[in-house]
Amino acid sequence: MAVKNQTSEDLAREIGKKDAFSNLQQETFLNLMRTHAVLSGEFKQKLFRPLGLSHEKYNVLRILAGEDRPMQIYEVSERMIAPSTDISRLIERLVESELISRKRCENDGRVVWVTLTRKGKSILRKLAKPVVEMHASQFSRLNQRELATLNRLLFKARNPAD
Amino acid sequence: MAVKNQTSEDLAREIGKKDAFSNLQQETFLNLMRTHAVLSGEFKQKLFRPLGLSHEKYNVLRILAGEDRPMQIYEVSERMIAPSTDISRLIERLVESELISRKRCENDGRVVWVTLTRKGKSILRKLAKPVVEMHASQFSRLNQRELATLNRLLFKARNPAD
DNA sequence: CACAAATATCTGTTTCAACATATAAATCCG
DNA sequence: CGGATTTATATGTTGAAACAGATATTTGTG
Repeated sequence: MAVKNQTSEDLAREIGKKDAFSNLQQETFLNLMRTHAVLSGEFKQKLFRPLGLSHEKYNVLRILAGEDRPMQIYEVSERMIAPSTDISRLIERLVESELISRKRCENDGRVVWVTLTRKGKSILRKLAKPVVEMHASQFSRLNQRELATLNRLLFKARNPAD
Repeated sequence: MAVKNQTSEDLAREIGKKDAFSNLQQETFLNLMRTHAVLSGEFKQKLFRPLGLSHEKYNVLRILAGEDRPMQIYEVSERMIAPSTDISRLIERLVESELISRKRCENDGRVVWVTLTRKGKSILRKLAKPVVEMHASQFSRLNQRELATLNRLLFKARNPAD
């Protein structure tokens, strides 16, 4: 900060501002971490765990349901909230619990197609309403306008380059 | 929703609104999860892992530094972003890497006091500036007003009862 | 066509998290 | 003061995450 002719008072004010700003940044960061923990924790405890699902497992099922077609493993991984470093074994566990099925591609031996099974679809149907209700409950204090703002600011925070 | 004398047009509009609202809630939720993953992931990769720290370990160190006094294990746990279910072993790992020290209380045999070691303080000092810079970089597109709004809305989302 | 590079998935290993449950000390209450 | 209760921490076990690196297949290049 190369500012000429700055009085020590200006400087002090400037430093104070910078501290306040950087404290606000830190506070917002911690707040984001905490809010994430609370909201995702509630989903995990109340909806997912009783069905033997993790957040990541649900995420995979939701992606497959959204596309409604067989997908390659890497496609699923790319769309996850946080791309899994352990996608193969995550898929393996879902196959074991019979929520998805796996089939090696005939034309390309590297590729594996995964598809929701009947059981997978069924568990998603069972979850659909509770999930919507949980969102409604968690965001009950935010009106449409506030939600839109929160959404926009979160997006902005996550895409500094834009 | 027991509304009398509602035309089918009203109803359709009402349902449409509800869907839009609940989609916005879902979108915001996913956005929150994703933003959390991106921001915390960057801290983990760039700052914590090179020093052999996890987010949770750093969290414990930060809490101890903030209080600047020996704390009981359960006190530390209570203040964590997400109270650890595995606090004993988390503490154990920090003791092993010599970042904190542990001392059983003489008056109350149940209690264990933990304190930052010189090494723990030193690692926090090393991290102080990079942490502030990381916040600044991550939130570079949000001005003070936007940060304050984000902060407020996150808090509101997390405290539905209030 | 052979061989390097790229792509897609899998595996080995270590560390960490989750959950239930256990231990151990202090406190409460009659 | 003695037994139930609460408080604070620890442990056993299982499952999942992290990271590195391996394998297998296809594609591109001369």
